[in-house]
Amino acid sequence: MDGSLSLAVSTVIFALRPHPRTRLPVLWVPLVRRIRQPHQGRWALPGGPLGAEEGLATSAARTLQETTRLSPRYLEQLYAFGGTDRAPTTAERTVSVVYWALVRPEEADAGAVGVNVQWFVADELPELAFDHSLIVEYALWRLRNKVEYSRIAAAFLGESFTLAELRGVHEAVLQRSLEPSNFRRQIETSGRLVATDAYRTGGRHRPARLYRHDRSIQLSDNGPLTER
Amino acid sequence: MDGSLSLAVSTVIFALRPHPRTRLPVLWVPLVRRIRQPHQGRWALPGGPLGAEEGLATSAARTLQETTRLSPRYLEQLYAFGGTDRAPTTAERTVSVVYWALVRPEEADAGAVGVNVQWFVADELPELAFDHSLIVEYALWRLRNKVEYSRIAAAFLGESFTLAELRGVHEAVLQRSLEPSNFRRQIETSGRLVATDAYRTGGRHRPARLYRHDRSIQLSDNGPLTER
DNA sequence: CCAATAGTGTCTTTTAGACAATATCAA
DNA sequence: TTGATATTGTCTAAAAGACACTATTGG
Repeated sequence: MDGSLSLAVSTVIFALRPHPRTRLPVLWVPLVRRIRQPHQGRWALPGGPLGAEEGLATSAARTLQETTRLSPRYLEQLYAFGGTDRAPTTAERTVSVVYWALVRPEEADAGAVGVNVQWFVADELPELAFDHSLIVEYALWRLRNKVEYSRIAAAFLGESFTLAELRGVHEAVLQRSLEPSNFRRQIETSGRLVATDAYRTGGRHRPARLYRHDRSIQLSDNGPLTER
Repeated sequence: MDGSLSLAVSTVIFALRPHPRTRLPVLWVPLVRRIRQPHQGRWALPGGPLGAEEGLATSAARTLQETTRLSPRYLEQLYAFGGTDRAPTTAERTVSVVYWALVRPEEADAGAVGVNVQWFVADELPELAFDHSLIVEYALWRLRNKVEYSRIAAAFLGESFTLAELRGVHEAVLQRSLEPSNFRRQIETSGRLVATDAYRTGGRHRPARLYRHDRSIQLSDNGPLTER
């Protein structure tokens, strides 16, 4: 130990995609293969050292962009990890400020990313480098809590969407089915959605009304904090 | 700007004490007067650089001990602040990992602390150094949110307490009165309290049963995180 | 017409809030 | 006995969950 300390910013990036077997939508995360010691060959969260003139959230967004070619639809600080035992074999002490993000992976699909980047089903990860397994677990816990009382599910959808589509996001994140009529009532009484006069047609059934989110309401209430 | 980066750990320390005018219990925080530039003379959160061999929470607990001679009854990470504009006049860039803590100030009272430390009513602070006013505001928001759905209020009380005492803590934190019978029912159905067979006597009224918290339940559910 | 999903309405259970009524102590 | 707070109970309103029923489309 030489007492030197470095500060890194990493990001847990979530997207919804069909599960390879079940075809049902599930959460995925992109990971980066480590090409040097320690933990060479293992998968790790995308990230890197904080730029000298860069804010923490800016650094997370940059990493996200470099890793996935996407912009985050939602970005929030998760936690700062700074235990002295995070990388016991290395001389350098690293504190990591970790963010979590939601993206919409439509355009840029798995192929567009580099050879050392790969998307994984979030609930079926291999053992990751450092304490990154714990970090992803914690990010999943936060996401699943937060989707129940905030509007972050919107980050996975486009400008307008049907209630069934929104419900599908909730079901995929929470891993359980939700009663359509009760879900509708809950969303309606929350007052966070605005009905448009457009409909989604094409299915062999009654067309569904399209809704959009009330733009005057933040995706998430973080109190006095409004980073970026 | 020379690009160097330092990492500091600060702590927002909350205690309950009577308001100087109303005598009603309110939240107080200890602040430290800055004895050098920038912001010389202003009040700031206690804290300092992260020790080389020290975990983040350990550093926060040490600062708390040095500032108040107390041990935290509850300690949780608040947020990592790392904007590039936090101290524009200085050459050094500082990222602060901030914790918040609850203490019981019975023994060590205001007098015991150093000359450059002073306790303030949390809702009546002067303008603080750096972005510390925003930080305290955010910590207050977190505390007031969390007291409603967790057991952290227990950190302000002793081993056993009456429901009126517990309600008093909630009322002081939330700044509103709570209906005694409904508060009782809510606490009872939560199953987090255990009735003892002891009573608090001495008042000119019916003695109140003493309760204690179920030790098998954490003060706060932080999911997969169990720092320390 | 039928299959499928959208959307409405109803009933029950749970939870929160207001508040009346009774219990028990110290003075 | 009285004043004070503890404790129990009751009523109502709001929210959550289960589920029946009607509406509208494409085929």
